[in-house]
Amino acid sequence: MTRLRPHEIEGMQQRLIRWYQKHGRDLPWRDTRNPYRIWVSEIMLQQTQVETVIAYYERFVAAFPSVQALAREPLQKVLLIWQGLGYYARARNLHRGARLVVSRWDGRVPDTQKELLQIPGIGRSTAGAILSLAYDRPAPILDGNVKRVLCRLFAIRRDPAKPDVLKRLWALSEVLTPGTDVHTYTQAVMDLGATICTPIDPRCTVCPLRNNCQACRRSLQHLIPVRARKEPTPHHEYALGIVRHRGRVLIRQRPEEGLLGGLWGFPNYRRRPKGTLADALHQGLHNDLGLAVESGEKTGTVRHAYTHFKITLHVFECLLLPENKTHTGKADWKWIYPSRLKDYPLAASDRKVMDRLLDRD
DNA sequence: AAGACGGGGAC
DNA sequence: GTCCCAGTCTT
Repeated sequence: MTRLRPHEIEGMQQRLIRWYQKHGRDLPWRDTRNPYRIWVSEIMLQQTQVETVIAYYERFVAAFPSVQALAREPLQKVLLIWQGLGYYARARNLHRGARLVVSRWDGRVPDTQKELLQIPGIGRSTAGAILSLAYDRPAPILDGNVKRVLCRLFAIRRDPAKPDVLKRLWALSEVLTPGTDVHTYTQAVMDLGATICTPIDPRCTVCPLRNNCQACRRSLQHLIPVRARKEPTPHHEYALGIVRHRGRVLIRQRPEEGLLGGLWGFPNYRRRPKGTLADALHQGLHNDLGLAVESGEKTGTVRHAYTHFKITLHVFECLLLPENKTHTGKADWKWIYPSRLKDYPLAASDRKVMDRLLDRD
């Protein structure tokens, strides 16, 4: 383990803070110490880059200005704001978390790690961010930016995802976190990772920590952090049905847990090996709703990439045969007018279908 | 310990 | 098109 002397640590903290005061970014969640707003921003930033988050954050806190406001709204309304941001479990957890904060802590976001960790969606790093940014408590964080900064500072040439490496990184983050002005320090180290100590082509010549950085001194910055080789992503094909009845279109809600949980979309079914797209659609709608359709004209395809696989959606305009009864009898299936689709949270792939291929009359 | 979980930006 | 990002929860 690298030895760090107290005066070295203090020097790094001071250089970082001074750098931040001059070069730090002005972001919408940085003009507040409101723990609820910090919480919202940190959850959004967990998976997503700053540029993408900004507009979502603004809309979210405008729609739900407080923990209480968020807690009293239905999940569907939260997902409507969140749609397109991805990792929807974050939105479900945030919503559940708001209700927990109202019921257990009378609407006050806790200021201890022990309590924060009881809130769904808040792990050690997010707890540290809330504690340091909102309450100025000396709690470390370890997000992707900080991992990269620390791996380079200490020339750690092993996969940061490995448990023992992670443990060491947490220890380093803790040692470097100051006892005072944690608020500024935490933002500074995140900003350093985002704007100087970037994944590709880090700007070491203007880095305030260049003299402390073992990777920079040994010209290893382009080799760190090491990344695990990733597997090729499988590709799946789906038949998607635009099923119409008296001017309305059929949509289905996904189960609350799992991929895209709670979101609505057009019915779609995976093509079986050796099966046809039309068969998949036929059988799927029959099994789910007892609906008999003739899959008519294929109107186009939509491609979409997820983390671990890719899909191609083949979109069919379906003819509903007259003998069908159209009462679904199920709460998770609905016939709606296309103009009302904007009231339902959709995944990005379904939004693409709607924008490109749904003929609205 | 390992896998699941989305979408978008850079090139 | 390909490669990249990333924290928490579940199993």
